[in-house]
Amino acid sequence: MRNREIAELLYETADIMEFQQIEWKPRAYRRAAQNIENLGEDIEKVYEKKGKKGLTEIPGIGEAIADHIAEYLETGKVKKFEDLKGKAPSGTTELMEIRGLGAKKTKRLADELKVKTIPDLKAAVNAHRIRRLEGFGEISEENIARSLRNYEKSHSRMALGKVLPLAEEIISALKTTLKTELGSKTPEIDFSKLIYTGSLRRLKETIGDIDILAEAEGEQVGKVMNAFVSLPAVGQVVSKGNTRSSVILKEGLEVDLRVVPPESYGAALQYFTGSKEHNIELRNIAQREGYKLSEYGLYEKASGKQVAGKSEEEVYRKLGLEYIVPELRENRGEIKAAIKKILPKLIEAKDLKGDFHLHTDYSEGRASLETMVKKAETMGYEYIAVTDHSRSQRIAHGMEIDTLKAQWEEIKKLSKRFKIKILRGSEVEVLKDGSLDYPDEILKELDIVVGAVNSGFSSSEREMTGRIVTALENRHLDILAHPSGRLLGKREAYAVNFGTVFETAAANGKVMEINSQPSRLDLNDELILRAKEYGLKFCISTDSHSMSDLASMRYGLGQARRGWLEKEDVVNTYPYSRLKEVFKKLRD
DNA sequence: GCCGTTTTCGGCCCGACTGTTTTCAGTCG
Repeated sequence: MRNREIAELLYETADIMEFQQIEWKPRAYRRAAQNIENLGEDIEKVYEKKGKKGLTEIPGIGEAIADHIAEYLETGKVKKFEDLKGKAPSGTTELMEIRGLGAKKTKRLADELKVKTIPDLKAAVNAHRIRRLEGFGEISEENIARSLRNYEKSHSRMALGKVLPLAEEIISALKTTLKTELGSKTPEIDFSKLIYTGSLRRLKETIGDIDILAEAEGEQVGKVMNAFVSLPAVGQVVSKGNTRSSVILKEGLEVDLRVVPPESYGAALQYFTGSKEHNIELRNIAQREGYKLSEYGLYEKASGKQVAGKSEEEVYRKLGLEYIVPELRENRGEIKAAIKKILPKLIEAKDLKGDFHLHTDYSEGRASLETMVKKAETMGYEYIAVTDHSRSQRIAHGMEIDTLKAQWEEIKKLSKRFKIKILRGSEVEVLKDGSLDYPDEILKELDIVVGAVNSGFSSSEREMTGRIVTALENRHLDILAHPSGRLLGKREAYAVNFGTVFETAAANGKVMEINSQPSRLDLNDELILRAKEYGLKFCISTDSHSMSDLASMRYGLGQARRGWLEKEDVVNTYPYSRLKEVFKKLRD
């Protein structure tokens, strides 16, 4: 799948064009890039099957860009882009990533100060050469210096599992401050409407910044803004106004707060939740229907009268759409489905009845079997599978057969004391040749076999596909754990043909895992969408290594919802009595 | 460069904030 690679190429080209003050084209290139990122199918395959015509069928791609993509796929480069790059000094696109520097200022820095790279910029700041440029000043120079420091600290997106708890802390701290400050005399601020929006609310796997929305009016606005910029976690105040303030946390993450009056709250929540692509589509519909949609509300174009804005539901309803939950708002077909009123009824947290992947201190877990069982029971689960590592995983204290049998004994004892159903499981290594890491007589004694690839990540696509296919054809395997092997921000997915994997899994009735560990989220939303087309079933598992990990279920759940999954698609929503429909050994 | 119930040319989201302006351009989301 080279979609991301091609999208990156187009984004970079757009940056260079922008730097050269070319108008409109950058927007067209970015739109094309975005659509390629969200395509859901392999663009290389599209080109192989339908040629250039197939490419132009993708929204945002016309004759010219289709030619460029075709050239890139055929030859590995695009002549026109190379020429373009030659004209722009290298390093300038990186400069444009510095907050406060756009195409125009970057161009002037390059032309007038010969500043073309990040080190150049640093030198210019230190020598106070920037403040002498017309249109720049002392404050601009200081801001650039700060942005530079922040850029070096963190300019990449952070994992959902890190940002979500952070956002919750900030909101809670903000509420506490406001409660103390406002006392009981001032009119109440509705704290239920102080929430995070943006990609965080859509539960995207990585988050660039935290967006917070609050509802307030009159003199309350200033109080909210003051409380926000004075939070202890704040490192730098970027801007502060009556509707928007922006800060950078001490650890480098940016947080934006927007404050709107009650009549606009729903429209603002909708607007700031995004995604951008979803909103553009929504605005187009509004236009067609004779409305204007902004963060302040939905207005009749002719009269300027507001017809919706208090709640998100109202906005969608007025536009003739079913309400769309945040996780679906990616312009991946949800708007069409909402018009036809055929949106899926997504799986919810309360539907989950168990967890099929957790570790104890028998292998690399940190808590005892009993602790994990106890915790799972208090969470209201009906069943859990204990899945410590198999023997070849020495690094993770993989279990020899004797130890595994000892664990079965303990499970037997605990089963008498706890109501929760404890399943004998194992995260069994899929070995290089595709065989499983325990002999058949052991595998058939296990209630659940979770197969996993934890080694040999650099194998060729053919080898890896063959290895996994062999495992999926093994009658003892039930679930394929973290099917892509990626670690967010650390390790790419291994090379594997997912089409073949999903097809084989479907043919053999295997379940695909959605691993909830914040660093994994594997399958991710895109692969979930693809896998679902093969008719596959899924399980959402935590892969817990400690008691607190059991709570990370919500991250996997978020990806499942982003992948349009309903309760019926996810087998750990089934009551225990139904699991034998899914897992062979529970039937035998 | 793309697109079309505003349709083959002429738009392309638009409002907030900042810094340097003396009325606005650049940037951001």
